[in-house]
Amino acid sequence: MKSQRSDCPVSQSLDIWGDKWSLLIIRDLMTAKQCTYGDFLKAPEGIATNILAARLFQLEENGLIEKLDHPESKAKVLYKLTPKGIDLLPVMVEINLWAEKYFNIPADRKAQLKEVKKDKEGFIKAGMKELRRS
Amino acid sequence: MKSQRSDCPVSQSLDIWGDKWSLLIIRDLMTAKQCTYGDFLKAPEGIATNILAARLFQLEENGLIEKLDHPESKAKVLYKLTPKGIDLLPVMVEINLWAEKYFNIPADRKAQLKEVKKDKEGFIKAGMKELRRS
DNA sequence: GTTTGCACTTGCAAAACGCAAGCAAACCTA
DNA sequence: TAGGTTTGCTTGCGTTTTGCAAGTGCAAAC
Repeated sequence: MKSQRSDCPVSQSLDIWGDKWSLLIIRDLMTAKQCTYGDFLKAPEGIATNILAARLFQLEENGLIEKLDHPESKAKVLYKLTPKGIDLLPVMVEINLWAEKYFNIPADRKAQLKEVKKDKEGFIKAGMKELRRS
Repeated sequence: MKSQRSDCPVSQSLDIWGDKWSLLIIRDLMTAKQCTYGDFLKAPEGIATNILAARLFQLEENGLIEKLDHPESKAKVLYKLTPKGIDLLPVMVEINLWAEKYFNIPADRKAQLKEVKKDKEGFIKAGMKELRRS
């Protein structure tokens, strides 16, 4: 176990996913429900394959994601969020809302967030339910 | 300006504060309203002084914090959150709530979060108002 | 006017990152 | 069933970032 810097909740959280890539992996899993290794590599940010492997391992180690057999092929792997990872949805939503206020973001994302703002609680509840179902 | 990796809101956010230290600086400023350079160094996580200087510069550059003259001494500096930084409060609250569910956190923080959960909206609204006032 | 405090800067070793290439197991194709 | 392709990684290696310790310059205190 990586040494934790303090018992502060924020600090402990950052110890796990406080880097430039982990939350992007979580994001991909929240939008796609499940991803293969190759899916993550296809993300527009262009994560390096060794970094991806390291992050996936770390996220699994910390119980945010889990690895499953692909139903169609032994060569493929499926990654998906655990309940602990799914519970990051509210954090992810707030990040999106903050970013929307201060950055230029794609029109489709903007439209989506407009919906979110109409009923944040409802969106999150429905989103988490959907993620748990998959 | 640091190159942005994509136009995804999450990615753009992480480009700015996606590291192990930035949100801890924001946290300190949210709880203390204003901090000197030395205050940040005193935080339990023990940030190195060169890293602190780099992060403060980066956060100021990106408009999350601002530097002010200390009213009592020219040798001191005061850092505080800008509106853009204050707007991260909802993100910070959700991180705390997530962490509370999955980590062991200090009793006083736990008690505080119990209050937050009673009226999250209200807490955030009041907190932001307070931060803007200072 | 010398010491102390404060906000940094500098030097350097260690760790993390990022790119490119390699690799084994599964799979597909003829 | 042989040979190429896809998939999920691992390895090497140069570059960047981090972290520790020491140093610097200015302001205030004594």
